Amino acid sequence: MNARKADKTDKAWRSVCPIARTLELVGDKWSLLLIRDMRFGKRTYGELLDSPEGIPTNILADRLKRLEEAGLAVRSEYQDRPVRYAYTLTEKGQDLGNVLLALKRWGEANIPGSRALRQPAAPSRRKVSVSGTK
Amino acid sequence: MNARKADKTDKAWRSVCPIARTLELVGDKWSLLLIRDMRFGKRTYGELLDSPEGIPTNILADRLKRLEEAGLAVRSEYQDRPVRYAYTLTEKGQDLGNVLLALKRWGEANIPGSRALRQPAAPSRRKVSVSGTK
DNA sequence: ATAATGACTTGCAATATGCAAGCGACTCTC
DNA sequence: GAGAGTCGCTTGCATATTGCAAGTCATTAT
Repeated sequence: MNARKADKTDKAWRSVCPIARTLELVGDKWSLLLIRDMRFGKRTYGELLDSPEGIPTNILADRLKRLEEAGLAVRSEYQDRPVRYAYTLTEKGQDLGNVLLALKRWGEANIPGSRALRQPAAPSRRKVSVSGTK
Repeated sequence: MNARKADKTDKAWRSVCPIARTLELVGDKWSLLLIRDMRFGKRTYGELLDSPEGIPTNILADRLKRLEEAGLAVRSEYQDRPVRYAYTLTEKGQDLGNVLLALKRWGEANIPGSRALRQPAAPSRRKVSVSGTK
């Protein structure tokens, strides 16, 4: 059963610290990786599923829901005939790019073997994204 | 009787992406908060236990162990008579300040109600500061 | 009609987290 | 020198979150 208590009245944050609050939103095992992928141009459920880290399908569905609820991403039908959906970052979501950048820099500097290939691309519309770093 | 069971020395990272690798290290629910606290000058087990988020004792012990193993923090006896330990960040750990800063800024800008409270009571006057909030 | 695809759900494991106690080494009273 | 207190943990379970495999549903393609 779905035990989510995402009720509006549920305001029991761990604290008022902006770091803690931000982590409550995206501080799980997958959210930031999804945001990374979206910044790289991945847009559909299938594309997002495809990353090398191998996110489970149920988690992907759940995270997308949460990101949407948090206003970090939006889901839209981008095609009608076979109905297909695209997830894209809102400005708020895009702004997490700074967090990603900091994480990436730290990793490159401190984790031997980790290797970034490219910088996250700006929201380019039609282009199949480069696989930056995955 | 299971084939393909990896042992503890298994180094199968999720991917080679520096973001993913960094998150494997500190991307859990507590690590970054501990690093935040250490940057604020908290040093002992008891002090770290005291943050408003309320980390459980077993998790704290475990995270400190992990941070040490990862080379982000060190444990040292800072007193002998009643033997007492202090945890402090290594340079590597300190460098995560940029990640914290990015998280903090995002939170302040995007999460109404989150609020940094004061400047770090840092043991040294350093340049990058993660201003306080807890 | 059958197969395929995209976007998910559902049902359980397997892990990770959370809570309350307890434990050992001291030390500090009395 | 017998408690009582403090610090730094550990241990034993609950509960929650994740992970894996499979199944569903609406369409579409063959």
